[in-house]
Amino acid sequence: MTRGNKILIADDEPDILEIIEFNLQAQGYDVTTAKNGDEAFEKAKKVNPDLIILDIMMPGKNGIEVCNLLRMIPAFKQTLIVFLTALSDEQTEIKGLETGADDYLTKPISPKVLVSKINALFRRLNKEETGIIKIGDLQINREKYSVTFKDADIVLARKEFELLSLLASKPGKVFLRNEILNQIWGTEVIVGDRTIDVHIRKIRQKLGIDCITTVKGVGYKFEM
Amino acid sequence: MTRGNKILIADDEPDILEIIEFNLQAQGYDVTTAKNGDEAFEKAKKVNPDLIILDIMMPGKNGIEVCNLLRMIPAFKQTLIVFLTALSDEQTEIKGLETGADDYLTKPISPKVLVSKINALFRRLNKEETGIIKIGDLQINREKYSVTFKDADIVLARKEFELLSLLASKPGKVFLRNEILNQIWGTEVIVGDRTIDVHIRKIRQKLGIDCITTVKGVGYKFEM
DNA sequence: GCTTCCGCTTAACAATTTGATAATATTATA
DNA sequence: TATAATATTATCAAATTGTTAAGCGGAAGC
Repeated sequence: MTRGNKILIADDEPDILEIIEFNLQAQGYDVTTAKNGDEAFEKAKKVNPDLIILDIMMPGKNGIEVCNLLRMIPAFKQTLIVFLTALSDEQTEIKGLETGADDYLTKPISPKVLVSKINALFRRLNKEETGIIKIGDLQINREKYSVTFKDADIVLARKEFELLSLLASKPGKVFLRNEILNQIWGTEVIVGDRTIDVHIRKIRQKLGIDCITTVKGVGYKFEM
Repeated sequence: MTRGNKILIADDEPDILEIIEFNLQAQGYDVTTAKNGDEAFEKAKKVNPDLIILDIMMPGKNGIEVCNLLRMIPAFKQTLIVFLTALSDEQTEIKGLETGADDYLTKPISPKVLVSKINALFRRLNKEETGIIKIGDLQINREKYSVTFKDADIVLARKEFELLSLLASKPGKVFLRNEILNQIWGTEVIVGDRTIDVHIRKIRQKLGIDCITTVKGVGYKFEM
């Protein structure tokens, strides 16, 4: 399985760090490690991981402190944070969860269970672990930049592909025009309103099926 | 904080059932209990809970079986399911998570920790699910900009959708005309009084049921 | 260096939908 | 019943999107 999900692990015990790193890498995750709280905080800001595993007892800042600091930064409001600790201390556990962690793992924990829990967390977060979107007869491969419909290849230009890819990433969800502009063109570039329409039209034309619905005054959504 | 969320607990030990029920009710949750797997399955279908806590070792169907059965039903695809068990057996844990449970709690667990974890789960859920309003057979999905009534899609224009969405956000509450104007048109735009009526009419017409009540001289309220 | 092709954007116009209002009918309640 | 409030209906202007063709600029090929 190929996942592009980035995970940051922070623990002061090198052995544990290594074991976890190995197991998660084996699952296809992109793993970064940190040996203490401060390093964890810095690396988190740098690599912007999707999931952060924090040991609670660490030199420097402890896990809860790091979590608190991260949660103050808007970019980390949505990031999954999991605590890892040898303490079975009840109060600490509660404190951790109230702080805004998404889960809590107690050492000793077997690698298998850990990996299993991590997978489950990601499954909840985004069902898009694979980079391959499959909806009915439509298949979108983000890595290969390819789209197939009923075994026929469909050639889309870059912008078209990104647009379809975005819409199909959350079938049913209405993407506001602003959302689309920000996601695909970024906040700096400014393009006219008709630009989106024209790309939408081309996608509809090339796909041959009507799977993009217009929600007037709001945006577009993908639906089979 | 967390009011109105329905939780179903299934465990064959009456003591545990009672303790958990008491603690979750104290948090404001709406709790239903079941003494075995079969009862859990039936009650789940009946009350349609937001979270289901399943003991794994139960007479009748065990927790994993119940989970599998529920996941086959569309209505339970999104429901949070948590396993609860005395087993610290690693294989079972993994099996549970792969089955599609959202978390896994090991007995003995203190009520405080349990409540804490449940709260965290709901926090996570609410982060992802942006505003789905369910009232009886009516379902309003703000993300999808869709309205369904008894499995039938209802297409509403933007203003209509926002108006219905507003009224349905607090069933029973009477919204003053001024309140409605401020919420939907903003304080800057000024529209005539009949405008609201016309939109209300269109909603009533499209829904086919009379769920918007006029409170003469005051405003409108949503009621099933 | 020149030409051709291709993707992206835009302008211009057509088509469509929406929302607001006026005019009229109906209802609730003092 | 009188009267104010709301319901209904039709209509029109405005907002929004669809469509087409054309222009621009970079990349590939000659």
